[in-house]
Amino acid sequence: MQLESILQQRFGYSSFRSGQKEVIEQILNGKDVIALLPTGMGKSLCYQLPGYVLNKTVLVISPLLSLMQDQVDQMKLFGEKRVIALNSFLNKEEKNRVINGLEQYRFIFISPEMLAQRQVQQKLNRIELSLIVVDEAHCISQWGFDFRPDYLRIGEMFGTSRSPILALTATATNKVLEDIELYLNMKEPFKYIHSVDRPNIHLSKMSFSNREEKLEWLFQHVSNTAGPGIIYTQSRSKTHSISETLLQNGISAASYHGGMDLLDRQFIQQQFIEGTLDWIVATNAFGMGIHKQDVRQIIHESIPSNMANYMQEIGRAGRDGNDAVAILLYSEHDEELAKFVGIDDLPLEQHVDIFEEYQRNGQDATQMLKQGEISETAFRVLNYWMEQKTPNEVKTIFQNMKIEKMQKVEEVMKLITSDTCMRETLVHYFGQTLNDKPEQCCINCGLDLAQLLIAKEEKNLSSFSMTWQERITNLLTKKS
DNA sequence: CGTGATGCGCTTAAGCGCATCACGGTGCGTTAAT
Repeated sequence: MQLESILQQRFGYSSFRSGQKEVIEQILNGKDVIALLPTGMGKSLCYQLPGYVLNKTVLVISPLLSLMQDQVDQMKLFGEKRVIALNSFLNKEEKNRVINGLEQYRFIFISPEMLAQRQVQQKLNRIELSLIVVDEAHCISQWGFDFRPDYLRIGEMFGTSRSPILALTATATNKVLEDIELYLNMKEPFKYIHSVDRPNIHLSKMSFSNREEKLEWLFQHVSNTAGPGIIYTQSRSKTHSISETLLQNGISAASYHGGMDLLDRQFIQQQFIEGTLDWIVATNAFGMGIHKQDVRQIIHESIPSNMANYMQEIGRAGRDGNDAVAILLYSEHDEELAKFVGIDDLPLEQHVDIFEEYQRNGQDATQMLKQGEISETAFRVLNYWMEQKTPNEVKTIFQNMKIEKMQKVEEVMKLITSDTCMRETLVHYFGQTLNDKPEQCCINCGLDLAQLLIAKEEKNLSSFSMTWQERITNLLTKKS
């Protein structure tokens, strides 16, 4: 077959992984495609290969600058020179130069915000695209409505006779799939839906009556069992306090959150990936685009704000296919903070009124921002919805968002309090059915955690002998 | 909405009881003030 020979020649693989060929064939037939593929199943091949077959520019819309940078570096490493990330890392001159010569690139990575700029759109409309890719497409639904509204504008950016769109994601509920289809203006897309279940991730949970007991258990647990692992917590300050306590107890740990310096974040991430750092204590900022194979534990010190986040976060464990555990910790009233944080930054009814007032007087509504009446995020979100709907409709939309966010926390609470199989609950939440349960399924199915976890000393010994072997190998290769 | 830190007033002047207050996630791009 022709596709196989391109796969062999260009990428050096002898066969496709499940889903890849179906997805690529549909793209080559000119169809829109939504592909739900687990991480590590070769999503990027699904657009790289068509890029070479169709021989025109591929546009990849990506949520994070660091993610774009990684992918560009990766492709350059494999010999592709005609690849660029069009984002704010470029200065004004560089940006203009790139935009003016846009057609010379085979792969262009871009953020939704940059894509929304008129200058960029005008240029893009004049060049021929073979394919439009939306990477991490669940962001449309996860971030579009109340955080990064430009995610909802992607569909508008391209005319009616546009190139096919490929939406890629690892976790999407039926509602998220609907949102993707709707906001990307897709026409009867082909859907490739892989199971979201990850049988080698074993699920557990524990409840405590107060925070101290919970933290005490956490510190005991991390002292006695081996990483590498990620501890997810609710606030930036908690990432620091927990990692400091771990450090004081001689455990290799560092904190990570969105308010930290970009270089610090990259440094910590790098150390974790290389294996010189055992534990990361993080907010939900940590994880997207982290390709670490051997994460053994995911511990939620605080309740995740919804099931989708929980699924994505535990999904960072066990990419190598070996056993990993996810432990969800809960102490009374934890859900209150999750609810508060979720709705805290949504625009209020009074903001809608003020915005309308400015508009009616023919004034620039951005004055709200300058006068500190509203946060930057809330203003951008408000601005989007005021373009789309009437003020009363906008008020209803925000009211419904609040209710929805609280309900989503309650759904996680059900996972915490219920006796039914955690894996089944999760898989059902994503609109799928669970065919096989692993032997060590979840705590409600009689999981033996101790058997799955490696004691800390054991791990240290093996890692010591590993580094010793590596040293010898290094010595030998240097001498020869 | 709940938590934890801080502060105040009271009083077998060192520590208790209670009130008050600050704080709380996710990222893009651009720009103003040093």
